[in-house]
Amino acid sequence: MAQSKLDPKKLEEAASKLRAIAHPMRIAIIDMLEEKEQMNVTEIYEALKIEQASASHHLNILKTKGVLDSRRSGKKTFYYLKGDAVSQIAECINKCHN
Amino acid sequence: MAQSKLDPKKLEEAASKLRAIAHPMRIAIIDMLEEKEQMNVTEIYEALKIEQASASHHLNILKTKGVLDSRRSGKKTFYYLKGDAVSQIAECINKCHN
DNA sequence: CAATTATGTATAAAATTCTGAAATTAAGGT
DNA sequence: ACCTTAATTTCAGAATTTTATACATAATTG
Repeated sequence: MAQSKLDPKKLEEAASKLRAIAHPMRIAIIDMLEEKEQMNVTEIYEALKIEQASASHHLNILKTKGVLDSRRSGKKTFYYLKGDAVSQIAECINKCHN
Repeated sequence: MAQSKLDPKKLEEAASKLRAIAHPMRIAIIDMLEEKEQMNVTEIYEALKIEQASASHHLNILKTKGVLDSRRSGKKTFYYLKGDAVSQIAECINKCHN
């Protein structure tokens, strides 16, 4: 028999990734980081008027999914877009969405 | 300000599509249809040993998401893969999954 | 210790899945 | 035409899982 074109594991990962990004707050975070290059957690949660813990959660999700990366500088942690992850996702969406 | 690369609506649709496909039973259905060209509902639920209504439900989801299409012939409804939807999704996954 | 960030937990809200019953559609026999 | 049967769809519900949010607490750095 022919093996499937669809690897369940990869599929699950990709779905999980898109699902994670498809959230208003997380899109807002990504949008800000397209303009400001990098921001620390305080800047982010103040700009979005959300709880600090909430921002930290969202950031962690985006980092786990490979969209963001972080760098610590003293007490602050700066988050920034990782490579061309966003562009790749944009391409992915265009491929998927007929 | 620069507009976002990520259209929330499209993103949601793509996520929803991948999420829909990323289900063991639905992957199994797609895999069967890669080999058998077309199958009716009875063939499918018997092959997968699931309830008939459950199969119908999964088939409807896949059809709604644009992966399958159906054609009625007498009492039976045959389902088949729609165009190159599966190939496109496979590409999409490769783009997304770093 | 103060500032910043991360993590844990609990509760609520939303989405999925499965099942069984009822409704729809089509074909065949009388 | 009528009745029956087969195939499929659709609906309603309950059970499970996932996700979001808020609050509290922990950890790290200076």
